[in-house]
Amino acid sequence: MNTQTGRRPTILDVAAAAGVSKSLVSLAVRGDPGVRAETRARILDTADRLGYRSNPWARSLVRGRSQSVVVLVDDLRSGYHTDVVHGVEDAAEENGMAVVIGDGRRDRGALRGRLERLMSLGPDGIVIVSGQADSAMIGEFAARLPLVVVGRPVDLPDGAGQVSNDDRMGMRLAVHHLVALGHRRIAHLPGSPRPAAVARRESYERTMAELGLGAHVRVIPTATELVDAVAAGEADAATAVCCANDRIAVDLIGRAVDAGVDVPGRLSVAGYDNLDLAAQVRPAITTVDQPRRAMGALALRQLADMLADGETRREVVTPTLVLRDSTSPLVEDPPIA
Amino acid sequence: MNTQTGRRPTILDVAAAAGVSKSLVSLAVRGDPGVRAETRARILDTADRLGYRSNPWARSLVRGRSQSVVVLVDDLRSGYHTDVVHGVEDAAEENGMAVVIGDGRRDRGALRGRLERLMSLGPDGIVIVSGQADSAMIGEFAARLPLVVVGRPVDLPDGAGQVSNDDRMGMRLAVHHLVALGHRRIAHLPGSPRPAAVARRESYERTMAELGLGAHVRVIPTATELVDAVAAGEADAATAVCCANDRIAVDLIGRAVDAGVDVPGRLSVAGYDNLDLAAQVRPAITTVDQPRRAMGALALRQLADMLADGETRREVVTPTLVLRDSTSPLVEDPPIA
DNA sequence: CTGAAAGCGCTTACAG
DNA sequence: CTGAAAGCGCTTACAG
Repeated sequence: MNTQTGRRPTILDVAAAAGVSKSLVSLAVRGDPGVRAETRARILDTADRLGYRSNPWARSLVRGRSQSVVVLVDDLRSGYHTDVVHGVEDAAEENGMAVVIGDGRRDRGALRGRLERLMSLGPDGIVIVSGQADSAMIGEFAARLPLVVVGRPVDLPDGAGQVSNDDRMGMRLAVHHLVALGHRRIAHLPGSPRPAAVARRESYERTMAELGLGAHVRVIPTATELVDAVAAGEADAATAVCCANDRIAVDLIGRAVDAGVDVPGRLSVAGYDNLDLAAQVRPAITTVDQPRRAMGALALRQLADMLADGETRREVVTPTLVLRDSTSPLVEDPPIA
Repeated sequence: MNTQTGRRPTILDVAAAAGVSKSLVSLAVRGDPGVRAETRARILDTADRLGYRSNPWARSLVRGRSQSVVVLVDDLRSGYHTDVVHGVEDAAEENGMAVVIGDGRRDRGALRGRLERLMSLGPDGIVIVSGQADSAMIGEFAARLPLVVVGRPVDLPDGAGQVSNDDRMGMRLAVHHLVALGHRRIAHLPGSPRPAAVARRESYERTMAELGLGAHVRVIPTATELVDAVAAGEADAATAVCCANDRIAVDLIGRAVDAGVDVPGRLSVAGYDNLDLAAQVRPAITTVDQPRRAMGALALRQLADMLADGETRREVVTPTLVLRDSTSPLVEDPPIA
């Protein structure tokens, strides 16, 4: 039961009660400078007394703008996505815009369905934070509304803006760190076939080659396989791993513990993404951090710019390495590479 | 750059192109049965060809409804909240409604600010999933729109609906489980002073008393204190703990590991809420599960009913115990209670 | 500074 | 089955 007595007051009711025209009420409530101070005060008072609230639909209808954007994420549960969303929200607040969050639930169909539903709210633009979204879908929605992608899809269609992290640089940081600790037999646990994961794997391979460690390149498909080799004490088993992302690193560490393989004692593990989880598990995971909130804020500002002048950009931000407890100096004598 | 050439087509453009009146187009696109099949087909074809999409603002303005609801959560990162949101979304989909998610970021001010912003979208109703929201705030918004609270705030104002889990029953399940495993010195790690946490603590105390274990009731404020006592081998140290929620359980287990206290060997730990995290950590945590999606769905259906007939309900759902690895039978001889 | 008027794009009776 | 008209609540020129 809401206590609205009859219908909500409109601009007309306020005008009548304040003894002015409705146009003047409109100007006053929007803070237009062309209204005498005392008149404005009287009108605002009346509006307050009547409990007047501007009708958003009427406003949007006549302005052709809703002052809102949709931010669509792959998975709400992921701290990664949530941080980006917070960056978008903070920048939106500065722009006086509302942000509507949509959750793709890690499912392409759900992602699309959700966006379609949210389009019915009449947003002014779209931010997509998802590796799930294919470029056809992105292109289709970019044709309807200004759109910015946070991340790195295969081939971003023209007309879509972009904010991404430098995956190549990030993985280099991880590999360099492990090498600096004395490791040579550094394996890689790859992620999905998505672009970010592919870029990270390629960077791993390239960086190893650059460091003269090409012979030690091992892309190992499953954590089990890797852990088994280490547990069995195989001569060429890896002493360190860089994972495509933190989830994989967490899973790996779990399996290592189960198999009695000490991390980082016998196996140093580096992650990527700096999820909350990476700091929560034991040992806390050394990982690559993307400036997620900054990425979200950049995305929203780019969207605002697109709304103003239609300009599209591709922005790249630089990741950093976060040192924690899952990596340590090599203890055994490694065979010289 | 979006490829809209000039302005978007309206119902009038479709009407002209199809050679009918605009009212007929309106009826046809909404699937009104009073339009001859072939006419409808022609109109729909034309609409498609022109890329016509109904303007949501105009529709909402004239209908006085937006077919959308806001669901406001305390913390998006929490799997608990996310599951409730998914329940709301699924039920909303059945009702042809869009759901707009707002994130309170575990901060009362942020929660309120976000809701206020999202009100500018003109939602038809509000679902609040938050212990943060005080009853004044709930009352205020419930006076503006139909509102349902998921959870259990102190004194829910009239006019707000409610869906909650039976915290009393849930904590009973946990305590009974530990007692069945042979534990007697069962401590409790309390949560915040929020209602759900208080109800759980009280249920712990009451259940212990019912089982004749009143003498063993120990509400211990910090995990450190508890772990220290166990590590020091104090004679009356707890052999089991039921925590007010999973976060506390995770923290406790982390500290226990750090202090060399084996879980569940020397200390059985039960959580509450069944967060994703509870299954991910080692040992996986025995916990109490709330039927979160069901709660979300109930909330939305109640909202839909309120929209239809203004009826408000208080619904209570029953939690269940999920057995995992953090609890085990008592090994030492316990002093008989 | 202030008011009368048109119009945003739709839906809803109301006549035919 | 179909069309002409009013109206949802606002904003925006346009006159005064």
